[in-house]
Amino acid sequence: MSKCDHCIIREFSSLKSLSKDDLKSISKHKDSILFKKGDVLFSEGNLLNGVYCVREGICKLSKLSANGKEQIVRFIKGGDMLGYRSVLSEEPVTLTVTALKDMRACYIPKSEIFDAMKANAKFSMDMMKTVCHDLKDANMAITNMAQKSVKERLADTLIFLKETFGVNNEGYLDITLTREEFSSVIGTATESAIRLLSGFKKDGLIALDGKRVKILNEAELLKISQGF
Amino acid sequence: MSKCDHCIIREFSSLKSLSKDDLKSISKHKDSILFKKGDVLFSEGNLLNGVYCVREGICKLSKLSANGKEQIVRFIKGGDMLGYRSVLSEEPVTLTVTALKDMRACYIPKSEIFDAMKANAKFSMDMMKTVCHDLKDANMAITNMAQKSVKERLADTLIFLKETFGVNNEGYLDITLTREEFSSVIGTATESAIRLLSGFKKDGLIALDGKRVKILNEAELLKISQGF
DNA sequence: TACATTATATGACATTTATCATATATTTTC
DNA sequence: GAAAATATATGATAAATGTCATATAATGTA
Repeated sequence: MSKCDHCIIREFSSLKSLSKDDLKSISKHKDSILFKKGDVLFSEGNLLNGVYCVREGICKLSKLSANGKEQIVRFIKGGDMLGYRSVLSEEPVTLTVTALKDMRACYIPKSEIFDAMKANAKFSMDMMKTVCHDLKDANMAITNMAQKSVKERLADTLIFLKETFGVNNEGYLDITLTREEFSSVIGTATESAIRLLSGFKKDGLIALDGKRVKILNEAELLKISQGF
Repeated sequence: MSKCDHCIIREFSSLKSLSKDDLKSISKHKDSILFKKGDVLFSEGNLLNGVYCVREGICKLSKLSANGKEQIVRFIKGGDMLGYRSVLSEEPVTLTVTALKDMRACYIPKSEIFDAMKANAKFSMDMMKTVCHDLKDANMAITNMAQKSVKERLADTLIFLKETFGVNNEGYLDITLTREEFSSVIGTATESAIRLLSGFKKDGLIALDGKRVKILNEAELLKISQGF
């Protein structure tokens, strides 16, 4: 019995296009791997021989800029695939992936991916769509980065984090970031991120408890993110 | 005799993986189309039924931000394909494409692309690599936008324009942009772009003649773009 | 526990960048 | 070719953001 058969994650990723037989073949080759918060799954320059299918957890994808500062480019959560850009284009990885929560992921060797793509046109197209979708998001990110102020980008990011990772039963964001990571997402100095978060708190838009953030007035944050 | 057979552009794009027969089939369906400088090839929201294979000319890909300002996301030149993201992901276009020079392009209906992808795994992989490459560039652009100053980004852009589009026999960049377009590439106010260009001129890094720009000291510009 | 280390917070100030005003140059249009 | 429209240029000033210094809080570690 194929292990992948029952993996709920399959529903969310390109893998959904694979037939039972395809999955059987893949599942022979993989086991779920655990990563602890802070672990680096792979880093810039590495050569990848497969992709990770993330079942649980959250990680950040970041780039080191020339001046040595980390730039967080995007986040990945359960249901997403990791490393496919490098595998598909057969180039070294250009991003560093670090777990922000404990993670469970399955490793799928690249031969399996290529075989599945050759055999299954639908899977191939789904992979293509995934890349295209990421490219669209990246173009949007360039525009936001270029045209929004730091404050607008922070408001934007807070809403994005809520929509993407949700909140716990107390209403706090399910993802926690250090102030430095916040600054790295929005592209600003750490002190600026701290100041702006404090400002949002003073204005009653968010509540802060250590690294935990609760959004109190999403409507107002949305307005801010749109430049009002 | 297939028209595509002899198109030199084929060597530079994903189309190079297509066989003579594939090309024959495609070339039946297309003719080279002319666009004049300033023409809009397609804009945000349009549904595309094919891609353009650019033979000659340069165009800009831009996005309108919430506040109505144009953001130039990238440039396209002879040998590049246009609109493939939209076609491959079967979603509306998210960028507006405007000719910066007179252009000649061939239109390839999407059915042709899909057929070729099904029939030719190599072509399919090449298309995939094209998207992956663009995604890598976009990630780099996000990092630059987030971490470099406006001055650094301008220096960066000037070098990029020289490398990508080359110079004419007088040494001026082969692409001319308005000051507003410069500001739209680097993400700043038009006045700031003007001031910085004037500054570079005063420092002997570039020469300006109307919209024409000549790079005089590329080494120094490179240093500036890297934060020195 | 106590110490060391790192993260957060905030003030003071410098620098960068945007905005507004205005002048001149260039291009377009008739 | 002249008038109108647009693009470029530059000064003055305001606003945003970064940097440095320092204090406190939180976290890790022997």
